[in-house]
This record gives sequence, structure tokens and C-alpha cells, in this order.
Amino acid sequence: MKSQTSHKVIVPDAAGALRRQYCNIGDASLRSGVSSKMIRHYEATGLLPEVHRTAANYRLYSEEDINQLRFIKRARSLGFSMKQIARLVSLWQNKSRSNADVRNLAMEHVADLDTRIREMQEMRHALHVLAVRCHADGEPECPILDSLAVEYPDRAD
Amino acid sequence: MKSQTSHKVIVPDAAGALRRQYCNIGDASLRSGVSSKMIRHYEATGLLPEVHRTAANYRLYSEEDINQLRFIKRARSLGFSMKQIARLVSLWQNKSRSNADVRNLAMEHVADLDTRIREMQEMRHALHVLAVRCHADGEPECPILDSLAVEYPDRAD
DNA sequence: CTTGACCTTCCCATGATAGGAAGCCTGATG
DNA sequence: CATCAGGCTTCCTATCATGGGAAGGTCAAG
Repeated sequence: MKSQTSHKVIVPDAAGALRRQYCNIGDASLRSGVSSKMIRHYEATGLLPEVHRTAANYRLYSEEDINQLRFIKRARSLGFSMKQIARLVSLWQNKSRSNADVRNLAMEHVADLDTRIREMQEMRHALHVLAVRCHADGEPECPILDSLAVEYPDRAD
Repeated sequence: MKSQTSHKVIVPDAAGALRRQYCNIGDASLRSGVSSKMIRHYEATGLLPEVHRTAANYRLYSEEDINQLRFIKRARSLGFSMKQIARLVSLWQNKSRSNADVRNLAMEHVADLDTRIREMQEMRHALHVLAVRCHADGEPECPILDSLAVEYPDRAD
């Protein structure tokens, strides 16, 4: 069985002592708010390091690992992409990072959010204008459908 | 070869006459603004009917087909999902539809947009607050990372 | 020893879109 | 008529973040 993986294996002898510091993926999930599925996925994509394993191949998470999961969780809740989060984690762990780099990353994401918010507000506005023009009286006549069905524009967007 | 498909085949005899009314997928794409890829995809998922084919199995699009593509294109640009668009198309083609149904569908989507806009505005706000607190002076000290790295919250979200 | 709750890996699905390969068809040119 | 470009066909793959589920191994309590 996979003897050439790089993570350290916690041998049974040491299990008693180490169980106090390490927890299984289920507990890591509970304590971080990240599902076990996603924890494994983050590991597979390199966002998380390969953690320790028991002799039975169970993953073992340290406090530090769990803090990293929480970091990722919070970054996700701010809408950062996985790629951005990978950069954030790397900055976080780099003691000689520049806070300017972090802020640039954040502002890049803010600009991205602004774009998407604006697009959705435009959709929202257009739709709402159509909806208030609709009598909604049970008749087939409907300005919303009429607007979608305009015939003339013979050009690609 | 696939003799049991349901679409009508335009036989070569009729080709001359029908070429004036029908166009290939590339032209349909240009005239509707929907990529050929997506036109085929919409057909595969049942959003579009199976169109006519030439004897060589090329798809042929009528004016009506192209209008339906434009309808879909505009609904997409308003952010409706494919499922919602399927409902919209079906209402559009139902001459005894109720405009109340259409407006309900639209308002459902408006509510959805509102939710997503609000979520993104909250992210945007939180991030911006952090970003303006960051000196961005090249030092490692960074309130953005600090905020992501808070240690205490030992609970699932 | 059995049982149930956990863990492992592997595969599949979502939704809308795009890229690409391999092969056939068509129209225009030499 | 032969050829060549470009358009068409189908089929497979990828994206992004997430989750569902199967088949099988592990562990602790009874």
C-alpha cells in the first residue's frame, strides 16, 4: 500500500499521546465549519498540506491545521475564489509578506464584487420595470414576454 | 444511420426552395447571438425542439427558431436560469397563459437577485472596511489577514 | 464478536459555457 | 474533375465549489 506518500504516519505506539493533540476529519469539520468532503478536496488541490495519518490511514488534524481551515472558511465567506485563497494563505504564512500585496488582492476582489453587483442590479432594475408594467390580471397579454420576444434585432451581442 | 429520429429531414429535392427559409447553425448563431455550442446544448436539454435537418444531417433553423433563440438570449441576459427560461418559453408559446404566472416567475427571480445582491454587498462592505484599515506600507502587519486568522470561534457556522 | 459510527478512495452530478478531436459535407477554385 | 478551406457532425473534457453515494476498512462500546 501507498508507502511513498510524504506525510508522516503516526505509529500506534505514539497514538495515546498524540490523540490529545490531533483529531479526526469529522472533528476538524465540526470545529472549522468546513465539510469533510471539502477538507479532503482542499488537500487534493494543494490548498491544504497533506496532514498526518494514523497507521490505519485516518487523517489527523492539529490545532494549526484547524486554524488554517477556519482561515479558508472565512475567506470563502467573503467570496474569495480558491485561487485567491491559495494566495492569501501563502501570504498569511509568509512572515515577510507585504500588507500592500494583501490589500491589492482584497481590492481586486472588491472590484470584482462591484462589477457583479452592478450587473445584477441592472438585471434587477430591468426586470422590475417590466414586472410593474404587467397587470397580472390573468390575461395572456404580458409586457414581460413581449419584451423578451422583440423580433427585430438581427445582430450578435 | 439514425433513421428513428423524430425531426423532419429536408430532402435534397426540396433543398433549393428551402434554403431561402432555413439557415445553418452558424448563421443562426450570428443572427441570435447564441453560440453554436449552446444552440446544440439547448436542443440536447430540450429547451429547443429538434429542428429540421438536411439530408447530410445539418441542422436547419427557421425564422421562428431564431426568434426563440433570441428570446432565450434575452432571458439569459436578465439572469434567468435555464429552468426558469424553459418555463418562460412554455408560457410564451401558450396562447392561453396568464400574465400573473409570468410576473410571479419574474418576481421570484427578482427576489433571488435581491438576495444575491445583498450577500455580495455584505462581503463587499466587510472587505472594504478591512482594506481601508490596512496601511499597505509594505510591512507584514495586516488587519485583513488578522481578521481571517481569528483563532477563537470553535463552532460550525 | 457484533454493531454502529466513523473513516478511506473513487466515481458521478450540478449549471452554463467553452475547447478540442476526428471525421463528414459543401462550395469555390484551379 | 480534384482539391482545399471552412463549416458541420458527434463525443469527450474542462471549468468552479460543492455534495451524494457506493464499497470497503477501522474503532469503540456493549
